[in-house]
Amino acid sequence: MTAARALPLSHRPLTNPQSAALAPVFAALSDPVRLRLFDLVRRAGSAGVCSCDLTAPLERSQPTISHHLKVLRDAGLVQARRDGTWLWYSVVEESLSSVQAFILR
Amino acid sequence: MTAARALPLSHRPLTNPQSAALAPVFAALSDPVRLRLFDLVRRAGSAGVCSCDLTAPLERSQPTISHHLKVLRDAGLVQARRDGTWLWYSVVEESLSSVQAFILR
DNA sequence: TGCATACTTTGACAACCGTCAATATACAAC
DNA sequence: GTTGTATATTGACGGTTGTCAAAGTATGCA
Repeated sequence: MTAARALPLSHRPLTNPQSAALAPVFAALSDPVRLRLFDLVRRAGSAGVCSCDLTAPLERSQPTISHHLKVLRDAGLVQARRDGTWLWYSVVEESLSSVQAFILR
Repeated sequence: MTAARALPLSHRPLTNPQSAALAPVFAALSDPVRLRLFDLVRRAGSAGVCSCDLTAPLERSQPTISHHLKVLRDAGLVQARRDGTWLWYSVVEESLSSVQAFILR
């Protein structure tokens, strides 16, 4: 007996362009520090979280956190809004929809 | 206005062990060839697909496909069953549940 | 035993990654 | 402008990754 699925398999195999677009999103989430980073940003909701509050809990240097935030930004998972010297990070809503679509594909 | 969510955020931040366990699954799916590979295996259903039928569509050498299949196996995403000289690959059902849980977290 | 087929392992290579110290940039207050 | 704080960029380091050719292992068959 096959396992139950919420949706039927899509008709066509994943194309080369589709996989090329999807892989960077998975890659952005393939590091433990970035996973926790993304989780912390998401928990902050629409208000966002100051980048300065992300360094201590992740036990990495400030440049390392900055680097990881850039990876998440480049993948379209988070966005930054400047407020004076501070940068407030928040998740890009629906940014995980491509991952969700792949799971349910 | 915040975006609608199917579920509320979980109470506690992602822990270090949790992220360490989840990251390899994302890493296994972070390569375009492996994404298409996983997709092809999944489409084969419970019957599985012979590894020999996966080399041509992905335009990679046979050792490279073997390598990628091992990465997917090590991540617990697919499994192999031997039948004579052939190996039949099929997806491990529920293997994406940790990814799904993270998305809905 | 020998041969053929299916797959894995090894070794090599360039490219990429996570990390930090040092340095640079941006902004605010004075 | 100067000084201070917040964040980004650069450069370097060891470690990992995707790839293939070559060689090795496993199974089936004559």
